[in-house]
Amino acid sequence: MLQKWKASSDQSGGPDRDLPNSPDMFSGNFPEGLRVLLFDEDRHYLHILEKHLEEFQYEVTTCHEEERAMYLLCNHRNMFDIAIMEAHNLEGKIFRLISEIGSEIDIPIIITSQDDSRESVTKWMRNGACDYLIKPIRPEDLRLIYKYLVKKMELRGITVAEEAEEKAAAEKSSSVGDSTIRSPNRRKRNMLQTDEEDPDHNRDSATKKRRVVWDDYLNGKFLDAVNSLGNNDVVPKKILERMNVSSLTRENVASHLQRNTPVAHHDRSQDASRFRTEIAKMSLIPLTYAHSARGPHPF
DNA sequence: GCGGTAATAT
DNA sequence: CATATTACCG
Repeated sequence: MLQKWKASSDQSGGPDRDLPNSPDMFSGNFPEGLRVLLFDEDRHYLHILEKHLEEFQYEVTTCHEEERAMYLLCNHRNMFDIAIMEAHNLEGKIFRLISEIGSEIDIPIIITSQDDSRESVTKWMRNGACDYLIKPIRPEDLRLIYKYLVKKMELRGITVAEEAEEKAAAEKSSSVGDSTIRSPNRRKRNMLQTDEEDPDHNRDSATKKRRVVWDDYLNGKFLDAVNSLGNNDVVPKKILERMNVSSLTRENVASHLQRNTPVAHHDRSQDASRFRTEIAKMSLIPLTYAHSARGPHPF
């Protein structure tokens, strides 16, 4: 029954938007870049919520189809850090999904609903939801969703920036309205001495790049892009454009392309590029990429 | 700057 | 191992 979503090759109408890349670790400046799966059947509302989440520097993947949401949730792999799901249909599939295999989904799931009945709230909270937000949702509530991940983070040995907590506490009461984006980097000045800021070594570890995980989904998009391009346009830049996945860099694509492109030694004097792409198209790793489901690297 | 390749790093 | 980065070259 769940199998239905688990292995589906996902041809059912694409996502509303692109999936974020698939990092395997939180970044140094924690709340930023949090990968949020956002589901709501109301496209308009979906967009509103998305905007807010993005203002908080979260990486949002929207979805307005239940089936798709289920699929993404099941194939969470390392796609998302947290999910915000609309509980439109009180006794719908999502509830069954979460209550049945909720334990297999290792990311916090926040339920949103207009139903403010105690029964509904209770039911969800008892069956796996980590929180329940009643619509209309306050931006501030979206802003603080990262709180469900601090423990997990610290288990990974990452220190949560104090600022995050400070900010959360400081702005508790008022106006978050729409633009409450604070600069992620701030420091306490104690070293007065000729104000040396060390502009050089300011490696705050805040700018860590996340490793892209080429899972079925991304690889699928990659393949689609490659196959949809003319044989002479199978180059990183165009593939990237066609994939249309923000947060993917040209280098990411180039690396992936290279990795999956056998080298044609000799005889590449003339139309080398065409030859290469021809090979690429035939030997790129197909969607069956889901072998070793191992954890992140120790790096 | 971009693309391809190989080597090397993480 | 998978992915990123760098050096070199056209």
